[in-house]
Amino acid sequence: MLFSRALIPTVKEAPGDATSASHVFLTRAGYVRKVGAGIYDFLPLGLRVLRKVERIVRSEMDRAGAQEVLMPVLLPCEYYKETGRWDVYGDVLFRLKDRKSSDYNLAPTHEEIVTDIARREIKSWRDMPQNLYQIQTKFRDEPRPRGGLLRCREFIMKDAYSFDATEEGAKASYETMRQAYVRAFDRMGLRYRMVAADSGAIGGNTSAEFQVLVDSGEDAIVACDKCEYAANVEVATVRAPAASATQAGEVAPISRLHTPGAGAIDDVAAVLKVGACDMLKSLLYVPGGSTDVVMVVVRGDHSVNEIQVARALGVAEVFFATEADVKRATGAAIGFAGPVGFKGRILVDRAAAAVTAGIAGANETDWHLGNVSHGRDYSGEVVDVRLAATGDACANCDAGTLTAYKGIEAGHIFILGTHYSAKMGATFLDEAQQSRPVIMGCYGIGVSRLVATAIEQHNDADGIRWPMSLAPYQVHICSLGKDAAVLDAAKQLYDELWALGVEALWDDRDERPGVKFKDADLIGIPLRVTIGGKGLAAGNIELKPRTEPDPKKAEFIPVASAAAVLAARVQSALQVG
RNA sequence: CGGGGCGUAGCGCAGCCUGGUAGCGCACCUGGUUCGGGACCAGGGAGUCGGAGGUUCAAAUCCUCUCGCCCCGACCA
Repeated sequence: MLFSRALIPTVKEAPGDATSASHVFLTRAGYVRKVGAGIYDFLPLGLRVLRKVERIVRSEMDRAGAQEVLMPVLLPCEYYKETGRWDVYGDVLFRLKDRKSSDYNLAPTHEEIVTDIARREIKSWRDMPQNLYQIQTKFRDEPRPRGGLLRCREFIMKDAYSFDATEEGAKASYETMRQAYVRAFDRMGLRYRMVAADSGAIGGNTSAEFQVLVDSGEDAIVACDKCEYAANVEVATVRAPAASATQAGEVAPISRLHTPGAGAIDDVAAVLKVGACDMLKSLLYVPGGSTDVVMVVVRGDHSVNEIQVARALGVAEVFFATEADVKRATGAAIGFAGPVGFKGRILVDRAAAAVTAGIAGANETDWHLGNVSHGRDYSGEVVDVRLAATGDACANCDAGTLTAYKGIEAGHIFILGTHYSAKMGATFLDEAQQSRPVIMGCYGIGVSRLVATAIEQHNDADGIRWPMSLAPYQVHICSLGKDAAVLDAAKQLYDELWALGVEALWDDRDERPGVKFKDADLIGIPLRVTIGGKGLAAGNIELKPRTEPDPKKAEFIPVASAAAVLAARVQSALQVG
């Protein structure tokens, strides 16, 4: 492509509302433009990258034996009503009516539709396994779109669905997809981690997320330094603390401590001159569908994992108690709740239960209690309900320690079981002529999100630094000046590169060198070739990888062999493992 | 949905408090000088001040309503 004829509207200033690196650079480098909240145009460069992601994902799905299909985006309401998601999805579902006033929705995902295909076409155990996938636009009216392409209301997703006759078959399908995901993410040149994840309200028993490791990520994960254990903190468990050597009976009796105005853990710790780990943090939650408050006690330096609390209580979700709830339940201001004397259900984290002389709220404003011990001074169900953090002991092995990372969820694989097939009557006859629901799995990759995610991981102050496999073009030629010899050499290299199958962008504009270099860095094509009068007189062109931080450091390559050298560089950069 | 903030030229912003000719930088157009890390000079085009209503002799500015957008929380690819 000739830059002079391309629509690559680079700008110096980012839109004021852009906060993430990917949003800033995608906009500044002319890859995308915002149309509305969470709605974007893909301009030529942006679409080329999107297509690169799609191509990798598609080839790995095909290699894994999945078959591409295309399901509709516009769905009659009956399908979502059939599974109850017409109501469950709530405001996230885009709804509309046709001219006859019938209800429709735009597809946020396609379990219902693919299950409909299965119930019509899969009749026998002999028809399975099957795996159908599509790469297509999804619509979700997100409560809060953000981060440019990171969270959109209209986005591109690859969704695959497996159908098996047996549990073992479903596990095999899941494993096949896991391997395909590993290959795809490797090919995209991303640093990522597959982690154990929450399956959400859908219920499945097995689920893993592919988290791209980025400091700006919204998700928190922990990984063990000794074994393969890695998990989203939502589901991460930690090794149970060793039993305390001190017996409760040896602890001094409860003492009353005056802590005027000090409710927050840090404040109390400062007033009493103790560490947060000697304190008991008591938080109140209201289980979904209930009005009773439940107290959750964790060690002062720990945080409550609300998903684990909900699980321990056997409900779908829990809500943080309101200030009014807290006052009603404890008779004290916020910050002075404690388990001693609390009338209601209490969940105690294992680490908090191991504290033998803790400091807890007294359920009386401005007062705390000292020497509080679980079992002696209060009772409560001992469970694992705290968020794992850096330094915690791994529950999966004896020696490991967990480290926390931030990530962006770019893929999620589930075994769904019979959740949808049972509801929708997708059954088959097994070898014993028994009618049974098919066992499903579902597998998503955020294709458009990956465009932004890759940038979050690969950028510097000047712009994007694409991995070769995702770059919109592979080589960026900057010809300097209007000298005929320079232009001829650039033209020839450009033609040779395309003849060798290398995707080249030639900046043939009549612009000053600085402008071209700045735009090249911003756009982020991995290999930049500079052709100028001086170098050319010596028979050389200059090659600088985008990852080279020193702007003056370039490699000189004889003009005659330039195309071959570049083609070889591109090829080697595309090799994975 | 709770909390906070913003809508003024294509982009980034000032002006609003204290009503009175709508401004700056970038981008764009013309001419000239420049040309290896976002050049300079001269000239020029471009704005229903988000929308509706109100107060006023007079509204970007004050009041009411409304729409849109962004940020912090609960959700997800």
